Amino acid sequence: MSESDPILDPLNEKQREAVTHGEGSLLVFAGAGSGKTRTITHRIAHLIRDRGVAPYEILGVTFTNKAAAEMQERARKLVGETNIQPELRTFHSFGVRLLSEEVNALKRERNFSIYDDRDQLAVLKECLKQLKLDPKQIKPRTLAGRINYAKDNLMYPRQYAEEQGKDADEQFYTIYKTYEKILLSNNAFDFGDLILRPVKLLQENETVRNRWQLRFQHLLVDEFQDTNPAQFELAHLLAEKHGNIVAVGDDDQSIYSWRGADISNILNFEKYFPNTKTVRLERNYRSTQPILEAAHAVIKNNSHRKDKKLWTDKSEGRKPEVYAARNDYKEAEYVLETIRLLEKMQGVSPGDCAVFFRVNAQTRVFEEVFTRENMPYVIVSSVGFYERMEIKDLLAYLKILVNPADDHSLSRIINQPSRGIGEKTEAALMEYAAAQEASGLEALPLLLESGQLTGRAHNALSKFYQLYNQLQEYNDQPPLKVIEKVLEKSRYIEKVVEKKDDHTAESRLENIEELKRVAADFGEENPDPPLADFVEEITLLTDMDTTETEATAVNLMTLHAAKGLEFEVVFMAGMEEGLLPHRNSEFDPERKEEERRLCYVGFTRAKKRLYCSWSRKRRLYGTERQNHPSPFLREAGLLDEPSALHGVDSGRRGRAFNQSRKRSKRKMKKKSKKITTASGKSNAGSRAALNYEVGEIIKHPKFGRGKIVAIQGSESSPTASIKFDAVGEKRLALAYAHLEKIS
DNA sequence: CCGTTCTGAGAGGGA
DNA sequence: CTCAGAACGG
Repeated sequence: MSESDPILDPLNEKQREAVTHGEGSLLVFAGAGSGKTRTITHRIAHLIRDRGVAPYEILGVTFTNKAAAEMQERARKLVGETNIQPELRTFHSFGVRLLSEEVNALKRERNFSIYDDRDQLAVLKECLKQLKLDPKQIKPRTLAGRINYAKDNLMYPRQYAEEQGKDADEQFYTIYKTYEKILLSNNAFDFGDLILRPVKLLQENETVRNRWQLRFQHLLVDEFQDTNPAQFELAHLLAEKHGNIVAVGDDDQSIYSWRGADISNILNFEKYFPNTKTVRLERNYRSTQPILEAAHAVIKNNSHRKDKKLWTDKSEGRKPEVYAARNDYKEAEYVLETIRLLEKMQGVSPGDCAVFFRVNAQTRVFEEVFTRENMPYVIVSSVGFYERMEIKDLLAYLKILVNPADDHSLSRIINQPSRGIGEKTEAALMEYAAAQEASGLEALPLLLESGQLTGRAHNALSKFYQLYNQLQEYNDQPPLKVIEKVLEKSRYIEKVVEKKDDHTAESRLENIEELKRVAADFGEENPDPPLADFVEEITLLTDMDTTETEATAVNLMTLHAAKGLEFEVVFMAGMEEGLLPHRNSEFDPERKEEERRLCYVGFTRAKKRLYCSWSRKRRLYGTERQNHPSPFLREAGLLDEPSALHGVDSGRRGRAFNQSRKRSKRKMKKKSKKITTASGKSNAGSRAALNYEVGEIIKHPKFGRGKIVAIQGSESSPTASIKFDAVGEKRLALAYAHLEKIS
């Protein structure tokens, strides 16, 4: 072996043990900051270089595209440039790949659409409509939860019905079946399908199973603690023949049970894969000793965990601080002031700091305070980029170009931007399509020819059909080009700009630009990029992939979003009983353990300093409530000292912040209300309604007698607020309200 | 058909 | 308190 080996030398003893493991199953408990990614990538490099494994025989599976890309990148550096790289994918993208290659064995066309959870909700609403059920009594959200649960646990409708037994679930069974039928007719899969279907296929079809079991001789699964039963089974099936599976994860960081993740997948791994070798990476390269101590003091209270303890040789460092704020504003001000202080005294940049929350709602106060005090911040992963209305609209356009059977995407944009195709017209089209057993787009020209339409509907639909045909011509162009054509031909941008309600139009345009940029990047990376691939990639992108932390601004994020990241300075905000642990987990010991893991994840993100804060009072859900400190603070050994030192709002702290706190400066929603009185009207001639004055008594055909209390609106369409004797105050457009003067 | 106002439910995390 | 969907006016 050469003197300096880039693959094996940088590893510690335990890491090397994992990396050089031979055949058979291996379980790696990789604690926070223990060099997990390094271990995985070096193992891949080692397999290729030293064990004669071909890159294409290696499959690595992760949860986010970002993690997959990072591994790809790092592995490439170690192995050197080769034409063939190992397959490093997310679970979902692997599922898509398998499904597209095996599409012949499925009831789908190759160009299937992928529905995310919002699409799923829309489909479920459609189900309820078809079955004539009331969405108020049966909530689509609940249904989505049950369907996802069923799919995560590998159950089709029938199996779910059997599993649950009882006739009580008859209704759900029917809905689930209908839902599946709609997906089928739209040539679409939902997220759950992307795992469930490959598993079923591998289980039921021997040829397919053999093919995939032979193809990948080595399987590595990252974040194994986050796998759900279906994902576990997928990994199990792929590794069944050769048994070469490496599962990497940390049970202490399992925080996705609500999404179906099953911590017992990692805890019981050895049961499913006999003769598993287990390696624990406990050496931490990230945090100081006092931080690790606090973290361990918390996590050791969990009963369902593998015993392990992180250690470091960085023995120096400060004990984490606790601050009890009088209210949530004081809490934000404390964080802000601490950051300012660190900046001044220690040269810490705001970008090195992160504030973690349990719930998104907490960010609001911080935004308000940070904005007021000019502290730069970014919210990491708030509302998903790809969930934005305009992005979903544009994607829907692309989806119908790729997959004309996609009625759901069609219905999303058939009148977006509005082009005179209303509910009725759309319903007529879909009915006609159903009668023809065709998709909406297939039925569209037939309906136009059938002569069944009224002039207006015919006109609107035929215009849309023209649009669709025009766009279809660009189908094989690069995605960026297609998007530009969609925007141009549909006049989407104009419509966005037209309704210039405050700043939303601006941010929409930005989002559209962002999507175009993504499309441009995609085009550069893929020389001849099929539109379908672009659509697939975007659909499978996650928030974690699109949002970046910021080097120059304080990073605000939820604890869930924090996993996998690290910061010099970490603030844990809202360390209160009821918030962390969240009150929904109060009565469930398992879920309470997960809250503890969340706390642990937060603590272990900190490299140098950790600050915890809580608020005695907090306005949440509209009401102000009193709080107690989180029990985790006590467990961490951070509450022991006399409260005089830590617990009291010293008053000195908030010096600069004592000015009156204005909550109202959010969104200036007021559209400058011009009070225009009737006397000011000169062009009133054409409009009979305009010569009214405030104070006049009038009569309305429906509401009866009323008094005009204000007149507002633009000159061309004035409106009046009228206080009616019978129905109270209403606002009516003077041009249309059939008012009669009676005074 | 479209836009605004009103109402009622929901507020945990996110691929 | 806030947002989504319903209801309603024009």
